[in-house]
Amino acid sequence: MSRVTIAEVASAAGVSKTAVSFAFNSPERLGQATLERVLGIAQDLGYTPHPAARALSMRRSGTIGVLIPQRLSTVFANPFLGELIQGLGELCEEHDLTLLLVPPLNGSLESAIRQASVDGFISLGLSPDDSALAVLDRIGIPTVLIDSEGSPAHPAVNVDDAGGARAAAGHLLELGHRRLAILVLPPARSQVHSTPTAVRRLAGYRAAITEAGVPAPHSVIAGISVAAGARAFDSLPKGKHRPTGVLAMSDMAAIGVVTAAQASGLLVPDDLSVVGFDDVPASAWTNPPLTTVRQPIVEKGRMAARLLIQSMKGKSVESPAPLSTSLIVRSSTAPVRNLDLRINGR
Amino acid sequence: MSRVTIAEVASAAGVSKTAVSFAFNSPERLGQATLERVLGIAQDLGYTPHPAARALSMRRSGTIGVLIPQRLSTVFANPFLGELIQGLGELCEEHDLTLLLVPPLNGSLESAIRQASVDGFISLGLSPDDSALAVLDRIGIPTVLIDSEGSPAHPAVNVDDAGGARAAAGHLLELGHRRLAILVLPPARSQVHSTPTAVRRLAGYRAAITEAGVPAPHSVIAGISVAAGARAFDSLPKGKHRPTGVLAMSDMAAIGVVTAAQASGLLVPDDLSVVGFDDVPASAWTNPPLTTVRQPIVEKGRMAARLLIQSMKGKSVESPAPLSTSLIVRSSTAPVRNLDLRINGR
DNA sequence: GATCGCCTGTAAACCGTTTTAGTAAATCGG
DNA sequence: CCGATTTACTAAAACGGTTTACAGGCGATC
Repeated sequence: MSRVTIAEVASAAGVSKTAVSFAFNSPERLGQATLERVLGIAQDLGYTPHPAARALSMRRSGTIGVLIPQRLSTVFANPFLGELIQGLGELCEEHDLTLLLVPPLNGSLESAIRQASVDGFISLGLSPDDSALAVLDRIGIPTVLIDSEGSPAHPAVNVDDAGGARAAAGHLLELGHRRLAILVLPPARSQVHSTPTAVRRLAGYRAAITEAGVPAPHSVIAGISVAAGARAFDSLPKGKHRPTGVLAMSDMAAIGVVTAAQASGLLVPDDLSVVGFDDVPASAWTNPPLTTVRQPIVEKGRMAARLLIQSMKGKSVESPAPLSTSLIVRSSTAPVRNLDLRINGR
Repeated sequence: MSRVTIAEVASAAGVSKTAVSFAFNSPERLGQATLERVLGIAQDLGYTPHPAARALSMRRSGTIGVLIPQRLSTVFANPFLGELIQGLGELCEEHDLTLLLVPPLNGSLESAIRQASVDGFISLGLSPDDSALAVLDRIGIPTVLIDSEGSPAHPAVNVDDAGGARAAAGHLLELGHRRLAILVLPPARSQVHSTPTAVRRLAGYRAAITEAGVPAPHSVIAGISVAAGARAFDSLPKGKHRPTGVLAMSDMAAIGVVTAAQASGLLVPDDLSVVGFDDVPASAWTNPPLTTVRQPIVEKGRMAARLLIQSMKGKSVESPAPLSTSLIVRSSTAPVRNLDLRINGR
């Protein structure tokens, strides 16, 4: 019942364990005849090296870990992670690596890190003072950060969040919107801080708005799910003071706002303009198609994986320049209506 | 630079390796004083047990593998997998397990299986004669199949694909459609066979159609991506013989058909009815919202994980009854237009 | 004919844990 | 006060591979 070991193969073939190991890993070190015999017997017995034993002995497991700061069921509700994995996956498959998803185990990301047998980590959205980072350092395992703050110790892959956010806010302002709402991301793990990404996007929104000399926007906290976006819409002021434009921090939240607004009888974009963030594929098919800030998610994944693999080879790598973002104008935004302009006192 | 081992902690604390191991795994076997001293020193030194060594010794790795029959970049283009992982993730987090994604490595799923250090496998869409299954048996590792054919050896979690497909086809037929097209899934890995799921869905479509005494549908092969759906639409007959209803095998393909049709000037559902399969969340927001066959993807993941965990505990488990599917009628389907009815000769 | 090097193959050490079997001292019941 | 438990801890054997260091045989070289 238990699995067949290298020793059994060796004795069945009348050779040493070393010979069997060579047969698989350095065939050229064995004579033609023995090589074939050993391989044949291994095949017959159904021998397969034990992965953990191999990992222990070779000091490499052939897998890289993806550190996920939240529960899988919440994080995969956003297509973002799926896109990212596409990018990571390309490089992994190229280098014969598998991908381990590491979410917090009974609330603790640190303990999950310790349990994971990986050659390197890619961590998502960790704030630079997260204690999980300290654990990573101490173990001394190569790590690449995504959507975080680069440090001399760890390279980080980022996009121009602030620039994208500025462009989004600027777009609404150009369309004449003056009463804006921002959907702020809730703090992620460490109950104190928001993720670096959220901070940068918020800063971009705020900068564009204050530079334009427009009243401070209404902020409401919303998660990254459609349902959270819908709830956020419901908590927005109604009536004559209602916002005419909404800046979301994810496409999912934006879609939630759109559907909730439509359900309440508003027309998008005629009565309400909404702009998302990320440009996940789905945002092109929604009704109406979503105006959003595009970030190259798949490329982000590729780049992070590439950096990590470099780092695992012992090369030292630095944080690359932030990838550029761009505003994709579709149909969820429109010039503010005259009625609103008049109410606004212009 | 290299990581600190249990032996170093032991000698620093003036105890044996066993004592250190006990401190972490069976604290009650140590005296109060030594326990605290050992723990303190371990903390200071930043000691963390080596996961591979632990896995080797304990014969359990604390991770379950998800066997993915295609490249990550193609498989994650469909939200299906993300949904499934939400379900798997719930159970995994509950039982302190991590999730290893195992795609084919340089084309071979078998070699990927051998490399993976896991306590159990969940395999997606494998046909029952796939050679990967033989490898799994030989290793003797608990395995649960999803979207496959159950066998005495391995429990399988399935949904009522045929019933769902029948309902979808029946819906179009009731609406008066007579010229139908089916988007057939391409064979997955083994170049010969289609996946069991595809076979069952196709059978359901065909059965409903032939029972209705309607001309055989036009079949065209299409992958599960939006782009593949769009290409499939382009290859459909045009003009007076064009189909008025399309049955897709995934929501993504259906969305591709819809967008391509709209781009070519057709109205959906007025000129063309389209029905999808899966009911991924996005299909509720598309323009128009998609009529589709709902399958409980998250629940499927939960159930598979639950079964696998049972099986890993040594209990024997059987294939549960297929989960039920249901037709969700939204706005991508409508009665066939009079014009078409007349052309059709009724 | 001795020396050298290459070709095959082996024994033993090593990777870093857990676990089994056991020991010495302390505690206990009678 | 003595034998039997209990308590607190340890040495050594797994776990299942890879790798290092070495050995014997054999042909080529000088």
